[in-house]
Amino acid sequence: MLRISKLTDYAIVVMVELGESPGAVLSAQALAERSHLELPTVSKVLKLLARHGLVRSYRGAHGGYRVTRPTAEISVAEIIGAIEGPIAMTECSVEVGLCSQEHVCGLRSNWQRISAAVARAMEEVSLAEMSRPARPSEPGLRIATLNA
Amino acid sequence: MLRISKLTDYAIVVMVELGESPGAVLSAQALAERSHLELPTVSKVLKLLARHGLVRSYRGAHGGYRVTRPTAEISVAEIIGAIEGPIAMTECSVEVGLCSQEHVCGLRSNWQRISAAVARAMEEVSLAEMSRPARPSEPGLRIATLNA
DNA sequence: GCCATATAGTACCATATTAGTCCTGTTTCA
DNA sequence: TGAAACAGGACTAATATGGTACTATATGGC
Repeated sequence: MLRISKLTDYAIVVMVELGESPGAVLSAQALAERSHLELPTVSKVLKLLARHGLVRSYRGAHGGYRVTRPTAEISVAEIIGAIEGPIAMTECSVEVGLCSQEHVCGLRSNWQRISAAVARAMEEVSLAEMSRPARPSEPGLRIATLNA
Repeated sequence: MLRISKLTDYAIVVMVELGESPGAVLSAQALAERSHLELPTVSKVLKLLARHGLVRSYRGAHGGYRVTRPTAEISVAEIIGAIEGPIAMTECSVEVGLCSQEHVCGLRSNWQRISAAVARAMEEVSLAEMSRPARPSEPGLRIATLNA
């Protein structure tokens, strides 16, 4: 568990696909075919990505989408953020007052710190890196913890 | 988003509470009161934790639960794992064959690497650390990424 | 100017997951 | 032997998610 949502998953796939042709304007239809996903789903994802400025949309005939930045400058965190909102492991990591137990719990500061660390990790993974398989030889991601 | 489930959240709270009295055997009822949670919920969580060996249960009158190890030796990852199963950001990070798009996707190796990194981070946060508020001065968690 | 194409926004429904509760059975202690 | 307490599983209700559809708006070509 600790899953990203399916929509987010699709968003990454679509962004990878878009990133393959940085200059071209691709329609939602074309992207759906290339991604092996349904058009309405791809469409929904693209709207969210456009609203957050990760892709630029072109309306009308011959319209479509293209990435606004080189894939090396787009992070996985941004894509997750566009679809799901802020990366936070618990309600209370987002902001104060969201959890009714806040005054008796005391875990908030730790959850905030953990969430921030995970967010930072996702920020350091670019779309360009996602586009090519991780080599087995490559050292894995390392996440420094509370004491680091 | 990227949330842990509420049940997992409760599990951490309950474990923190149990960890405060390492020797004592506390009933689900007592833990529910101390945690400000409902008994059935606390009960459910404790059963899962017991099944995974994180707490030892004692049945019968004066029964209850106690932690099986010092809190410094119990990781947040273990608790998440007990309630939610393996830490994985996507279906495909768990094992091959879970995602129908596997042969056309190519993102699997990267998701596995990212999931592993997040899991490792959670393994490095102990219940003892969760029990006391993170000091603001404390450097945050850092998660090294694909290139690190 | 008009029509075809394509995205924007929103609202909706169906389904899956999660949370929460309850019941029945078993164990232990007094 | 009875009360206290956990084990396991089944069930219900609430929520979240995924997926779809509809209307409006913009663009480009004939």
